[in-house]
Amino acid sequence: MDTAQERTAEQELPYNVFAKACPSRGTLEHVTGRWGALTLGALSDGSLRFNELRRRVDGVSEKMLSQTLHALERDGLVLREAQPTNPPRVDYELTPLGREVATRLLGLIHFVEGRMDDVLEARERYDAARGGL
Amino acid sequence: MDTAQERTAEQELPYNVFAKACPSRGTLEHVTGRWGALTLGALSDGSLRFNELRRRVDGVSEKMLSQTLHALERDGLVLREAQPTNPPRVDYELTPLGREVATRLLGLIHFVEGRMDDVLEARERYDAARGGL
DNA sequence: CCGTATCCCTTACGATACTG
DNA sequence: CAGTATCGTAAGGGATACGG
Repeated sequence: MDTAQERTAEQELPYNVFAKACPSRGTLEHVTGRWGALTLGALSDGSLRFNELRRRVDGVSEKMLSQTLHALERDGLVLREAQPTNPPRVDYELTPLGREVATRLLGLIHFVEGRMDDVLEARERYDAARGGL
Repeated sequence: MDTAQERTAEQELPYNVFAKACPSRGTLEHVTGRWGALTLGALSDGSLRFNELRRRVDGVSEKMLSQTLHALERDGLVLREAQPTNPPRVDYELTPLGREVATRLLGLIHFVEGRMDDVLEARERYDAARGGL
C-alpha cells in the first residue's frame, strides 16, 4: 500500500483528467485551448457581441470564434442571447460556472504575462547552450 | 479617447496575451496546451522519469511528450537532469516558476473535474434543444 | 450584423522503427 | 531507459463567399 501521508488529502473524485477516456479532458481542452482561453478571458469583463469579441481576441477567424463559442455554450460556460431585431444583435456572456473558470484562467494568464521576462531570459539561455553546439 | 473609468484599475503591463504578436501567447499555449497542462500537473507531485511521466499522462506518445518537455524546459518551467549512468536515467522536475504555474493550473483542473456533472448536464440540455430539431 | 458552408493548406499527432 | 527519425493520417485553422 502507499503511505496515506504522502497523498496530500486527495479527494477520490469520479473524474480524472489524467485518464485518457475521461470527459473532463475534453472540457479542459475547450477551456484552455488556443481560442477558448482567450474567449473566456475576454468575456470576463462583461457581455460582448460577436464582432466585439472578434476584435478583442486578436487574430481569431470567424469560423474559429463561432466554433469556440458553440463548444463553450454547450459546456454551460457561456450564455448566448439573441435578440430578434433587425439588424440582429447577439450578446455572449459568462454563466456563473463560466465566471469561476474564467477567474482561475485569468489568474494564470496574468501570472504568465507578469513573468514573461523570466521566460524570455530562460529561452535565451537554453538557445545559447544549444545553438552554440 | 476611452473613459478611464471603464478600464478597471488595469495595470499597464508590457505583455498582453490578447495581442496576436505577443510572445506571452505562445507561452500560454505551451502551458495550457493539450499535453503541456497534463505534464505540468503530473510533475507537481515531484520529479519523474521519462517513462513514469509517460504512464501518468495517459495517452501521450513518446514523440509528443519529448516535444512538450523541450518546450517547457526552454521556457524555464521544467528542469531536466540527466545522469550519465548506464542505463541512462533522466529526471524531470518543475522549476520554482514552473511550480507556480502548475499550482494555478491544478486549481483550474481540479475545479473543472469537480464541476463535470454540471458540464455534462449542460451538454444534455444543449443537445436536447438542438438534436430535436 | 451574425453567422454558416466551402475550400484548401498547414500543423498536430500517433505508430513504428531505430540509435546511444 | 531515453529518446530521435520518418511517415501517413487526422484535425486545426484561415480566406472567402454566401444566407438569415
